[in-house]
Amino acid sequence: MTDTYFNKSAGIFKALAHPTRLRILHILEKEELCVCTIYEALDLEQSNVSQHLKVLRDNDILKTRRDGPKIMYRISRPEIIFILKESENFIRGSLEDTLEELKGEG
Amino acid sequence: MTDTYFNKSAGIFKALAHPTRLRILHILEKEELCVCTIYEALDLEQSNVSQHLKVLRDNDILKTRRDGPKIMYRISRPEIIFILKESENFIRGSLEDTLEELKGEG
DNA sequence: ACGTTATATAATCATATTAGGATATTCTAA
DNA sequence: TTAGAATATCCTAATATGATTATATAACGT
Repeated sequence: MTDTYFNKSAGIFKALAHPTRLRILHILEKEELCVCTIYEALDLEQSNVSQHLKVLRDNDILKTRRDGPKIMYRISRPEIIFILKESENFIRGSLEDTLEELKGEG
Repeated sequence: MTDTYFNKSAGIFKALAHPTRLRILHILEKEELCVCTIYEALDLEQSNVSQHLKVLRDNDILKTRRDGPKIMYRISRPEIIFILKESENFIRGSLEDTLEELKGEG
């Protein structure tokens, strides 16, 4: 594993490390959407969403396509979905662990 | 998906979003290690490593066990390994995509 | 109790990130 | 070519993060 690999990898995780960006990815899991739909769906400022989209784009997590006046965003690769799913599993699993431990102590 | 879920999930990714922490996880993939081994292996300050370990612990990514004077660290759950592997696949995949695109343009 | 080793915490400073508002760019349609 | 819609960028203040140095805690042997 090289130094640049760890940097790049850290960049991916940093891009994923924001609730708003995760919410964006969540609604993009189902379908490709334009910016306007995204910020309306999440009830956020357009400029704010645009900045978050840039972070995701810069890290190749999202791809874009122009459709007339709109820019359509989509998740670039299935690995992203897998990562999100595994993090969900992780959270569920470690929650269950914690409950087990509490039971053991009680 | 709740608000707190996205916050927690973002916390996980934030914890993973640093090259040093990824390097720590990389050497912990193979075996449980004490702090001293980790900071020597990575050639880093002990206090610095200790702080990074705390971030990982606070997010339930690492678990600890005392062994005499040493504290042994290990990865808490297999999902973490899966996430790291998928991010590796992602990076490789999007690199290949980029090469394809360059070929298409040439 | 004392010294040693292993680890954690605190304080500080420099840098990065975020939200929100304002402005700029890009495209479409007329 | 201009108006208007969609998106991106710039600016600023508040907050978060990271590395370093110094200090504190915990376990062990004597």
